[in-house]
Amino acid sequence: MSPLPRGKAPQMAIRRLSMYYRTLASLREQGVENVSSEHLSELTGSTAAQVRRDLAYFGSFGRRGVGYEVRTLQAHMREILGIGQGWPMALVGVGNLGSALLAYDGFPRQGFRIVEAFDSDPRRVGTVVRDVVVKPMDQLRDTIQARKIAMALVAVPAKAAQGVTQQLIDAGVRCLLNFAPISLKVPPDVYLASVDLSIEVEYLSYLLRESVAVNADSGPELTGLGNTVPG
Amino acid sequence: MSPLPRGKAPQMAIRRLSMYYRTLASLREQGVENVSSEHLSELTGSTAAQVRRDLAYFGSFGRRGVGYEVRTLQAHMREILGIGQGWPMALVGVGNLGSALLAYDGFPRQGFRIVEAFDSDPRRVGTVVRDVVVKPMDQLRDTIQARKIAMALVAVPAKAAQGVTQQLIDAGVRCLLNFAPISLKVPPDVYLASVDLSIEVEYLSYLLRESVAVNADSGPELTGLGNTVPG
DNA sequence: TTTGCCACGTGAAACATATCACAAGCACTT
DNA sequence: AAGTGCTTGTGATATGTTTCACGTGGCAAA
Ligand SMILES: NC(=O)c1ccc[n+]([C@@H]2O[C@H](COP(=O)([O-])OP(=O)(O)OC[C@H]3O[C@@H](n4cnc5c(N)ncnc54)[C@H](O)[C@@H]3O)[C@@H](O)[C@H]2O)c1
Ligand SMILES: NC(=O)c1ccc[n+]([C@@H]2O[C@H](COP(=O)([O-])OP(=O)(O)OC[C@H]3O[C@@H](n4cnc5c(N)ncnc54)[C@H](O)[C@@H]3O)[C@@H](O)[C@H]2O)c1
Repeated sequence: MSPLPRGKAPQMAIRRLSMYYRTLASLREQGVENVSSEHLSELTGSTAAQVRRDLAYFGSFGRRGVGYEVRTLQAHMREILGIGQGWPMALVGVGNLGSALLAYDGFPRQGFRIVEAFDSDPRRVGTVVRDVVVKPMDQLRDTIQARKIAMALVAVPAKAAQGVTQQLIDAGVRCLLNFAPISLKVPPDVYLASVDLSIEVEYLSYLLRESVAVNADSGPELTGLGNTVPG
Repeated sequence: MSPLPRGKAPQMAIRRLSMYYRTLASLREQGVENVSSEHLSELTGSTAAQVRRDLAYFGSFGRRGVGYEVRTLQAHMREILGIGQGWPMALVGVGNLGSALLAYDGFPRQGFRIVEAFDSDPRRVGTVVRDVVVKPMDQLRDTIQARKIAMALVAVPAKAAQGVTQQLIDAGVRCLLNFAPISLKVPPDVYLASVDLSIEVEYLSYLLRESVAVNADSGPELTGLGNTVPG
């Protein structure tokens, strides 16, 4: 019961669950009560078989011949993803990006909230952004331990990112979302996700260049590999 | 130049090339002239075999028994990824995130530049952010066509994102980097990448919850999967 | 030249993920 | 009660990616 009953799901399946979750929330707002794997796949850009397989990693939530009840399937997704626990998050680096992250309403909407922010710049410290007071770095450890914060966002310059990461880990943070363009080193019991815009943009650049090369070189065939799955 | 001679590379291999590229740039700044697949793998968090395989999709750039010359390998990465063409980019949505993106120095450093910005809010239009004048949406099509812009960043609210995307595609844009939490629909000849913070954060949340479940395997942990929480 | 060592490049094996195809199950009708 | 139509859940299959292991070529020193 407690731990995810079936075989371990691929990373990409988990990410798709997030999309299903959000789509289900949207459907519910529209008053839709039932949805099929076919319908869900159209809304999320997946395939029906993929949707069913993704869900099957965690249980069987539908009824044959009918589909899935939006309400209960959403509840299951929330449970699996750990949403609704209202995870408190810490932010380090309240610059251009950090300020935008503090203003991002997508976090609270999904049950996550930035409750503490830190910066090394004395001019930033003490300022209030979105009801959050920016604290100096020397308060990071105690604050995070006191509030039992397990998740943190790193939005400092690349050269400062590894140091900040170590401070966060020492303070007890278990999950990191890094925005600095650098590959952070973390111990195996700390989970790391990165948002790296250079990688995204250069991947698009590659695809564009490739499609030009293919079109110019041989056949008129354009690369059918259209969409990039988020990740 | 090189018409990508070998079999097609996995998506993830391309993304790793971006990391290799950035690492090589860093090595070069440090005056390092040669690097082995082993060394490169340590710096990027990959494996030596993975590095060699990734590179092998595009050619053989090293010398056996020696390794790779940093300078030339970097040049090859730049060629493959299409960096250095100085791709001009357009930004739509100059809000919290859009303003941060305009200020992001990682783009110009990697050879990409936001040269045009658009917003539907009359109060934003006309303002200047980082030498870029914010233009109204009705100038989007002509501006993008005139400047032959092929890549665009979408930083508008989710409900406006699909409409903006269509306008961009109609104007001739071939590559889109989307920040709105929604799965955009694009034709197969348009390339799409997405940065979706909810997916990242929920993935971390999943890992954290999973690790807790595993560690507390015997315990009568709360979370029962059958427990449907009303939203 | 020969010897010894090194690290690349690459087939082949192992592993992971996605897709197919259909039996099983449910709702509804007759 | 049996029939019809529909959709799930899942073995089996196909496809894709990573890892292994070693032949190959290259450098340096004796
Ligand atoms: N601006 C963007 O849109 C954007 C997009 C993607 C990634 N990033 C990355 O995010 C990071 C921040 O970008 P930004 O544009 O907000 O830069 P910024 O310079 O505006 O902000 C960085 C902030 O970090 C603080 N800081 C610096 N060193 C610190 C330290 N050791 N400890 C704590 N705080 C420290 C600075 O005082 C500053 O407030 C960079 O790594 C950047 O590459 C930025
Ligand atoms: N703020 C963040 O840190 C953050 C992070 C990740 C993703 N996002 C996403 O990025 C998008 C923008 O976020 P934000 O925080 O900057 O919001 P914001 O409200 O500050 O900015 C949105 C901007 O888009 C403009 N806009 C609205 N409709 C438009 C239209 N039809 N055409 C052109 N412009 C239009 C608005 O005038 C505004 O300037 C949202 O989808 C958000 O979910 C934001």
